Amino acid sequence: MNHRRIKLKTSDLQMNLIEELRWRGMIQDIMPGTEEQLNKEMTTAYIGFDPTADSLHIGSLVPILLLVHLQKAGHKPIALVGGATGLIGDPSGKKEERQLLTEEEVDRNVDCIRKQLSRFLDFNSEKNPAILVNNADWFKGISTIAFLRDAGKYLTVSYLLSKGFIKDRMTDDQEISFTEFNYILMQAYDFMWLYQQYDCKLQMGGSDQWGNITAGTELIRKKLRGKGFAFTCPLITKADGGKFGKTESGNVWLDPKRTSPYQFYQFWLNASDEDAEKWIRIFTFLSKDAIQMLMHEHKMDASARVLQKTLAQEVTRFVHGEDGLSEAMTTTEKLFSNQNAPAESLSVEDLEGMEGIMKVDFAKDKITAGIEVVSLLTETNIFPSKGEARKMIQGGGVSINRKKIDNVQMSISHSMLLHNEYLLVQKGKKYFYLIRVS
RNA sequence: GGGCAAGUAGCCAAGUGGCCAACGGCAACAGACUGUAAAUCUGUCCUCUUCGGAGUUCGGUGGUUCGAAUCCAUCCUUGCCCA
Repeated sequence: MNHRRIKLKTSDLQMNLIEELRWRGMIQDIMPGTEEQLNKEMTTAYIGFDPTADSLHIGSLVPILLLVHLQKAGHKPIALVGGATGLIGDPSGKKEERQLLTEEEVDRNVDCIRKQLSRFLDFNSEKNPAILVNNADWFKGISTIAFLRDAGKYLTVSYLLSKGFIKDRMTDDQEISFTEFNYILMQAYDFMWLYQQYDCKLQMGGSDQWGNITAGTELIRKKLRGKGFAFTCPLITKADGGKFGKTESGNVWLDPKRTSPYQFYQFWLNASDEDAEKWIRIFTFLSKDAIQMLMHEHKMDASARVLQKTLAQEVTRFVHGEDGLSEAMTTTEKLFSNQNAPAESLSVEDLEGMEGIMKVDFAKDKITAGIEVVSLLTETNIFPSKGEARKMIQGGGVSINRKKIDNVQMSISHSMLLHNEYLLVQKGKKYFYLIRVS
């Protein structure tokens, strides 16, 4: 007991990482000895990111945050981009065999993801600078024979078969190709390689990675007689059981070209109370005290939505920076505060300054000639067909210039244009479009 | 190889010659209520539409019939049982 207490004390100086992550609800599985290792010395740790798309989405935010927490706690983070493993495809958690990506696609994705990742970590720290690696760099140079001898020899088939996700894929109605079956070996090899090159002793990841990660520690143990450590964080869920990170318009991406800072901000702002309480601990760096205060404040007056607002601000700032955040908040302010104010009160600057909402151009003569709402909404691609536009209008789901459209046959005239140039279309409560007529 | 059962919209699941674009549930979207929340209630939910309709669906292909998701043949797929 005494022994332990002394250790805790030293760790307090460097902010015991595991305890920190525990109260934030970011630890699912942890290998025995991991906490002790982190308290003992500056430890190098890595997380892998799959180049399955040319941008990370908010699902990847959690692993990124793990690396940032790690670095803040004085350890050394390695972000690995899977340029090699991306060509194979991780079967974990996947119900079906994946479509292979081409080399060009993977290369492109790797580039994009490297750029994104590099924004979140500190590469210039004197003590513990982050490192960014691509496993294609070492896999390129390995022959099949070397790989089979170095990695394959140490892990038995029955060991691999016992992995949950492989078992799942070997049931009656599914199958797994030899290619995907090998993925786990590659990831294990990554860990071993980093262990040797960078003295990287710890691998982290989402809980779906546990099997892949422990295969790595197993390989390190068997081949190098070394000791690797691991912990994973739970997969993020929504209280209502829906998929995290999805909106009506699809995935929420970190790339501002795919998901504008405004849309990003809105995603977090719309979190339910229950989710916001969980997420604010996971996705922000606010201290325990600060969060408890916010929770208290939220209980006093839930309608102020302090939790959601803080969450949205913190995460948007983290991902899109101060500029992205103020852009998002400005647009939000214009669209949502003062809902009762007539749209006419919005200035040209207000309208033009709404960064992040969908903007469409439309020909002026068509308006001058008079056009039905339904046609306008279809031709601007706000709705895919007249039928849908009509249905939504009939259901009371469309407003133009903040006035609900109640007549399907209504036609748009020149006099409706704000500043002779704009129409502000609202689909549902939360989706805005700015039509610029010229 | 032999026997039995089943394949219906994003998913689950009714329907067993016309009343079927197909009951119901989930998911999704919208409205009301709220707090740009949750819960609840209401509407929409194959596609297009001048809202009158029009077109394409019920594993695939052929057939019977005035008419088929529904009957027949055949093929494919899946599950269960026997070998």
